[in-house]
Amino acid sequence: MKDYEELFVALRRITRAIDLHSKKLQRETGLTTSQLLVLEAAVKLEKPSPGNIAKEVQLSQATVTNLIDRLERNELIRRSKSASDKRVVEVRLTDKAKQLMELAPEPLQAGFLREYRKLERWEQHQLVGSMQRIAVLMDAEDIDASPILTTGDLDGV
Amino acid sequence: MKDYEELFVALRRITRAIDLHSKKLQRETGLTTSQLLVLEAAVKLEKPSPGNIAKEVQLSQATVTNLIDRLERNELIRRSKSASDKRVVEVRLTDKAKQLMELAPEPLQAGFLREYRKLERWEQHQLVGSMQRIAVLMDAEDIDASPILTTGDLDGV
DNA sequence: CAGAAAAACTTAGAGATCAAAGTAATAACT
DNA sequence: AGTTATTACTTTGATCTCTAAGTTTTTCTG
Repeated sequence: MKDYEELFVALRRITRAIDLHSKKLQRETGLTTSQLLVLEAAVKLEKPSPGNIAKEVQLSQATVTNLIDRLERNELIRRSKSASDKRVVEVRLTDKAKQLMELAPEPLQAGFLREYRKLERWEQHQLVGSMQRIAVLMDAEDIDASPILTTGDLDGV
Repeated sequence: MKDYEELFVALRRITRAIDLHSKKLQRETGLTTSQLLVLEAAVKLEKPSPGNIAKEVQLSQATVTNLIDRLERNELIRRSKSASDKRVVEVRLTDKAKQLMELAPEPLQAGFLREYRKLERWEQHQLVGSMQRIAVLMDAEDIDASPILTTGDLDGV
């Protein structure tokens, strides 16, 4: 049993729970968690361009483009080129999107939120603190990392 | 600012870090984290069938089939039908896979592990405890959940 | 034993995600 | 002004993941 195994397993469970919730959200509202976050970011940001949204929601620009494509197909967002800088794309919510936002589906499980809110403040803080600590550790550079196999050894991928 | 926002953000960061590490692992060894887990499960389990592996690694059977497809294409795994029950598929690692496993790439970031191991025992326990607590809360039923919009309202998806 | 139900897998279809390569427009420098 | 570099975004191609709908084989039941 590796020393970090429990942690790893818990992380996988959480990741999966978030993913399953996203799919459920989609069945119920037509929006995935990521799409919802993009809409929220577009509302919140002064200049809601794909690039700024990507920074806000911490996803790659390519991913945000993809999400915006989908939202546009669904008529929740409209794209237009910025007048001042034609490289920049401006993103606007449609009325349909605004209506949808008012129903405010939560990006986390209702059951989870209910329980979480029952906790004492200090407990909530501890959970948040732990999560943030792990996030920081994970974001840290992989200084030691070095290739184990040259890709030629496997491949055909 | 929603009360759970910090938690949610930290979760997304962690999820993303894990995903990025998986992609890096793949560049360096040819295996993603999930593929590595499937191989480890196949070694560990008495009867390594897709179904048993799915239970072990906590993924849907369809996902495991997909992962096995890829591992098979890469000649890391071989499939065969069980003699006793022809519905069941048996999965065996090839020599190539065994070699690869000996190099034992870690499913978590080297940098993370290094730092994690520097922590005091009680700190590690606290982190694990927090994560497990969250995992449990998230797995809990979404009793209150009810459809917000009928899917007909959006769609074209 | 024949037909129905269940079990184990696979296939089909969809969305999320990324890196790397490509396109277009602006900025910078000579 | 003209060439080069940079920036903003999109495209391409690959994985992972799921649910729902098949297949095939086994088990159960009348």
